Amino acid sequence: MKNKSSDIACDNVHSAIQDTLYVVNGKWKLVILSILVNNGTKRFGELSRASGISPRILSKELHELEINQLVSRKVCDTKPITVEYSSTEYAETLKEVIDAMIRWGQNHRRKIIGQ
Amino acid sequence: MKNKSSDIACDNVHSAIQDTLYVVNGKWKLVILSILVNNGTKRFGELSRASGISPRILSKELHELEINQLVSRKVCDTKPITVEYSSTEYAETLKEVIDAMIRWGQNHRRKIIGQ
DNA sequence: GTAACTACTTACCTTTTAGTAATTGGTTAC
DNA sequence: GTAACCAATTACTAAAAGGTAAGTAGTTAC
Repeated sequence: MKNKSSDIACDNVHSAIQDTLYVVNGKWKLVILSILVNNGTKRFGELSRASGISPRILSKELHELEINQLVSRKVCDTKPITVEYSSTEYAETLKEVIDAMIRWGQNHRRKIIGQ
Repeated sequence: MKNKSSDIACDNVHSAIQDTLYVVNGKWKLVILSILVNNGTKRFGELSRASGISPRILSKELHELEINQLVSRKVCDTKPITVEYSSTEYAETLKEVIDAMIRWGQNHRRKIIGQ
């Protein structure tokens, strides 16, 4: 029988990764967050155009991010009405993950092209 | 008209994240990699039991990781035959991403439970 | 009153993902 | 020869993800 404490540690790591994936799942959540974290507040339409995400998907993803307190929604009293989305303070804690993924993706592309 | 250089920068960031997601997509690839990176070489069956991934999925995921040079496969001349999977040197470059996700997941769990 | 702008929402469809269960193939022990 | 072990693979299915296109709703400008 194997070391039990390392099994527990392994399980914690396993769960931790799955927990993170559960919150930032899908093709778009990290892209949306990187835009909001790096470029600040965006309106719904701006975000749709900037990311290339269709309204249906964008709406769904923003809602899920809002539920997880990573994005906040503010209705502005403009004519016509506009809605501003911003990354929350809690989203800042994801910056480490986002930046690591950006760096890896950039490096990977260089590697692939170089081959 | 908006600043063109920042549009390009934004697009690079966008693509970089999607490139990374393309390589480590799905529920399991980062879990598999974290096991191999942290615990070293594992056999197919060990990996299946350690991760709780069924043979069909594990086989598919390992194959995709192998194609992307993140995992190496070694057939051992044992009786019965066994197959060892290891993370490659290139997989080490993903450690930053994996570790950031582990830390975030652990922190997030603490936050959720605390609420 | 009709066109335009914003921010969605709905209906519909296709593709992808992930899972179970059973099977294959090679080898060894009894 | 038959049971057992390992590493897959195949067939099948259910669920989720993601996309298009069109519609809704509130307001304003002409």
